[in-house]
Amino acid sequence: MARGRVGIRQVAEAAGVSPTTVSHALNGKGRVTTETRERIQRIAAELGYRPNASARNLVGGRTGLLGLVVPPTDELLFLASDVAYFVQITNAATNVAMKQGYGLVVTTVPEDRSSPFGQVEVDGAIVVDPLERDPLVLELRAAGVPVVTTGRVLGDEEDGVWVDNDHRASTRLVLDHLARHGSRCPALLTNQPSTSFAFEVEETYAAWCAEHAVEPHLVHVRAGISEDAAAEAARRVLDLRPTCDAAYATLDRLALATLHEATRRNVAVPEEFLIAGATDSEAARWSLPSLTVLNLQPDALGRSATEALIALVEGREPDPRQRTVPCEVIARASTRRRPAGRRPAATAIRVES
Amino acid sequence: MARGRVGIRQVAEAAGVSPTTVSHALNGKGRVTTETRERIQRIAAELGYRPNASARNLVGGRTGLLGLVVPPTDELLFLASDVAYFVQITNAATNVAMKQGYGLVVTTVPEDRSSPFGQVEVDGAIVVDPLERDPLVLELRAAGVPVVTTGRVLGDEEDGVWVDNDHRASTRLVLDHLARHGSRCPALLTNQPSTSFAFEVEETYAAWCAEHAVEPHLVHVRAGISEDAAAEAARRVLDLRPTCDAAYATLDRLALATLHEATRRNVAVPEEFLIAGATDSEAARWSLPSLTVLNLQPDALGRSATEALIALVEGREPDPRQRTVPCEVIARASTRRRPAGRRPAATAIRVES
DNA sequence: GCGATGTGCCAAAGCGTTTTTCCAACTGAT
DNA sequence: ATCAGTTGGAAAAACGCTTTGGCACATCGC
Repeated sequence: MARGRVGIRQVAEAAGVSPTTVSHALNGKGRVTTETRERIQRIAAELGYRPNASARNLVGGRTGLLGLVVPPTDELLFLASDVAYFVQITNAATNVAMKQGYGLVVTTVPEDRSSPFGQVEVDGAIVVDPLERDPLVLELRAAGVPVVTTGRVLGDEEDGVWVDNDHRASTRLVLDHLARHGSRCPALLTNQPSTSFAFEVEETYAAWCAEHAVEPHLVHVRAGISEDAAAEAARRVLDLRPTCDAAYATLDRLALATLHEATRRNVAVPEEFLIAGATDSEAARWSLPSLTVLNLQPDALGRSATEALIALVEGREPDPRQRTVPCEVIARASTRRRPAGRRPAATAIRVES
Repeated sequence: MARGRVGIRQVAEAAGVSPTTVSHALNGKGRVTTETRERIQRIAAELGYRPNASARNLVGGRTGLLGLVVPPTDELLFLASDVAYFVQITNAATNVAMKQGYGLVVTTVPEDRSSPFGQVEVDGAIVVDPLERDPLVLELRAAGVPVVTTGRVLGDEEDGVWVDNDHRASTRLVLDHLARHGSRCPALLTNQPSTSFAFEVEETYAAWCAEHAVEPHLVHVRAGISEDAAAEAARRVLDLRPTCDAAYATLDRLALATLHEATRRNVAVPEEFLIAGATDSEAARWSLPSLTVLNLQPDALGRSATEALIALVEGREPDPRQRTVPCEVIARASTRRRPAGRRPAATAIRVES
């Protein structure tokens, strides 16, 4: 500790009492007269006393820190800052944690899949979009760290605590929306089904196609949702024309890349091709045509997950242990088919980058 | 500590040595034979020993945590997740911190301007866009917490450590760019000059206008850069037509709002009005027309700031104590004036939201 | 063979809090 | 006046680790 740092000891000395009494006075714990209590508080404030967190944590056995682990995207960037979904979860979590007096440490899974928190020790962790039998989740649990996941851990026997969307229902929402707006055969553009989200979307897509007697067309973006990978996947999706007349992309960046590629190819959206994405973002709102998206409510996910984790950390039972956050389709121009014949002469605009 | 938790003591017992030796063996400190060292390491691993961070920090006097304080935007959201600038700084900082074994706790300044870190104690803090004589910065310094700022603290006597752009030069970059693309009288749309950034931009704008013998037109967005406030400011900017024929908006959200308002009014961008923003974002790339921006390199700012802070925390002298990060104008469609006569018949598109 | 120098390990003293236990001084009832 | 009960406060024991100082023993030079 830096020299001159004022601790509980210095306060005690200045107040002419014992450290015990100072501790009691400041924490409202023991039996101290209000008079002494206030005097001590005043002196502590005057001296600029700030309790040492480490010492407090040592005896308390807690650190006041929560961890949030987001999946890595590409190697360069810690997390694609543009993946608004993660950003919104993170923000919501930070917000809730702050309000409850916790600090939130955001990290990503290191390449070597070692413990993500380095030196720091967290009281609990939120794992975003865990993998199947996620080793990190298992490791944290084994270490006795309470874990909440956003999205479920596939193949997990335990009654884990999670928050998630009902991806089966919401996938149908999107596909039905596309069908209602004239799509006969929508393609699905998604990442490798390593998470419960991707898995359920694919499964539901297949089921929906079977029910509607259309052939499923699935495009997987290659791992590491970089901009290049997205562009490449977008090309493959548009190559499915004219068999497919729409695409549902499970990440707004994929949807935007598809939109971009359509523009490049002079494929009119929404006239000739419908595009829907997930989840909402500023870029989706500002693109032209603006992008229809499934809002996964990352804000609610982040908030609920953090609340559940804090309950867990404080020894309470989260209520409920599993929470499903509703989704909604935000219909925008990219699926809003106009009456035929009124198509704007927009070619000049569409061809410019 | 949970019962059964294996500590240094348990490892020592299992290895038949003293706790001291275990500590030395695991930290590579004292004099221990490689044979014993390895044996202890093996046993520690077998037992699943994980050092208690609080205890370690208590004696070490450090927590391994860095704080990052971003300005509050509106009350609801912890930080406008859409302000890509902050997100990118945060990401870069997280990344650097992680790599160096630190945890980064991101917070915002609480409304009551109390200490932002609640229970948790940080070894150092980065304050993003500090205010004039920022009380938070002063308070942190007074508490002996090393501080690095992104942007300078106006009215600060101390030789503080900061990273910043050269806003005087870069503002000229943008204004010259607008002039080169035909603007006679660009307006400036910015927030209240509470930060060094806003202050210098305004100052430079005034100087530039004087040099070019044009009347300056300044629009301030009201505090709390919400979407409503941005829209309202955008209306005021466009009301300046036809006197003004361009706008430089110092936040991409403001630029986008202006673009949106122009679209609503059927003002063609860039034909009738040029718009440039700062800083770059996915939304700026995807808008139509795509938005010319000044890239402030928030990534570099976040990275440099964190590196400097870590140096400070570890008792080294940051080199340099003040770092200026270069900017560049990314020219896109919103300022790219096409040859007259080839204006696309884009009205049908511009009127749709 | 004797001091000098290394070597491998350990005991003990903190680090700054909280918590438990205990004590002395009152208070009020008998 | 005595006893039980209460009250305000303090002493001391953790919490789990690092660090300092020192103790044996081995090695070496002369």
